[in-house]
Amino acid sequence: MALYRRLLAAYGPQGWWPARDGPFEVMVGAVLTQNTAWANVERAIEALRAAGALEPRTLARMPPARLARFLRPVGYFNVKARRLRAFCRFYLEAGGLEALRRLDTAALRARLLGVHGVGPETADDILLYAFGRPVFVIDAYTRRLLARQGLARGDEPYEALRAAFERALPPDAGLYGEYHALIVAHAKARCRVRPACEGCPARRPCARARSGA
DNA sequence: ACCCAGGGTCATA
DNA sequence: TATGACCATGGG
Repeated sequence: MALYRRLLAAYGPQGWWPARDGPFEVMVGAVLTQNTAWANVERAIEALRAAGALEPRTLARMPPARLARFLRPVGYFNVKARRLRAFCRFYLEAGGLEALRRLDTAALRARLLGVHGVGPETADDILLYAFGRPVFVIDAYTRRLLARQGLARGDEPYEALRAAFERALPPDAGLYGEYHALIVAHAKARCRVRPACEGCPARRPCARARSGA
């Protein structure tokens, strides 16, 4: 909680997840942002929106080659076209948003993990930001931050780290959502060293950190 | 010319 | 269970 307060003080509320059209758009973004800069995801989502295709029935029916054209800016477009199609088919077959909302968090998580292309992080993005469930998202930035802060090694299994956060924090989806967003904001921030670079956000410690300044 | 990005799947040992 | 190859565009 001390770490959370420091990040909040440094970067301010992040207001994640950025989406204009509700939960389904969050889910689409969660699949498309896999190992991909968010700015590129926005382009693809805007292209889909402009074409009136940001909707499960349309996406599920769209030929993969055509969907891949929309997804070009996100990279891995052939892979992600298949994943997005698989997700939309699951979404429709499951009965849509209202039906999914009725599932408890554990059951919903299991269903999401069963979809091709949805791994633990993507599933938890969806649970947290689309369904408002108190599930803590672990990503590469979280691992790096924990390692730099000396709070963990960073290479622990996904579930172990998720459990650790959820044990240490009250089950508050608003808190988890801000926390994860703040960790990402910190990772993207420039390293402004004051007085030392203990928690240097850069992927590789910056020059000041290496020289021990 | 690198390196990285709000990961996951699949084959191999 | 634990690596490694693979996917591919756009910005620094």
